[in-house]
Amino acid sequence: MDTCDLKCINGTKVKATVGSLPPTEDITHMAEIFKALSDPSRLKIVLALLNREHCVCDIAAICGQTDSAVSHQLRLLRTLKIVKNRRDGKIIYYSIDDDHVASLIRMSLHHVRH
Amino acid sequence: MDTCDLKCINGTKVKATVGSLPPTEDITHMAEIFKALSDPSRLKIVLALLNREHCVCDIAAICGQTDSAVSHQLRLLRTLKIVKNRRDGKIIYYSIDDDHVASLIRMSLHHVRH
DNA sequence: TTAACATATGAACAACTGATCAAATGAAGA
DNA sequence: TCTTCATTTGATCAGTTGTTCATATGTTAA
Repeated sequence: MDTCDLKCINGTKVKATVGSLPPTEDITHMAEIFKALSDPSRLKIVLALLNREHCVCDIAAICGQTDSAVSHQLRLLRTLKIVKNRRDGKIIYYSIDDDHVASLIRMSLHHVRH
Repeated sequence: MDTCDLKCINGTKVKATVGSLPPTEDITHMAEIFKALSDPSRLKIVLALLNREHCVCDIAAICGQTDSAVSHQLRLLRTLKIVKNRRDGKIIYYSIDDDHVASLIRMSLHHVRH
């Protein structure tokens, strides 16, 4: 089933590259991870947790955001299994849950600094 | 200058992590790159170009998008220096310009597949 | 139990994003 | 020149996103 018989410059090249693409679900999942890191304030939260675990209000202080805003972002990051949390009395500590994401960020950090 | 004398659980931890954070401009730049890869259709374009260079209408065929939509996305990717282009007569070939981004994507691809 | 505190939640809204369509370039051949 | 084709551009618009505010949980200590 060819969708591009009419306009395509080079059907052979097209087919080869189509064959080289990862499955759609993989692309979707990759995009999800990248999206989670695409907001500066959310990325800052993750970078902070890369240093060590922190409670919500400390993260808020570190990032200069509201407790509420941080809580919302943490929920998103937890849904994506990028961070996890543990409770200690009243306080809930968040930390990085996904080593892959951690090394992904470290790599991009290294690249940004050249 | 402390913004969190009142609520902070642990000022020492907070200061240590603040000190560990990369400069704001680095965080911003990282977020920009991640944002560029955070849209599935845009990520698909980059993945296609990871295989080889392609002209705009071939990319459109590969990704199942309009020429126009692809052109818009390519402009964004070019602005961020993720892709570059070369002209050959009427046809404009796009390819990956940033090796860092390429290895970033390959790494995340590897991780998604475990 | 009540008060105080840490965190979570839901609604609301402005800002942003990506797709679409029509129209404009700009290069090659007739 | 004129026509065709590949690509770009600008406007528009629906859908999404991140923040804010008010309120609700849930835990601890009194």
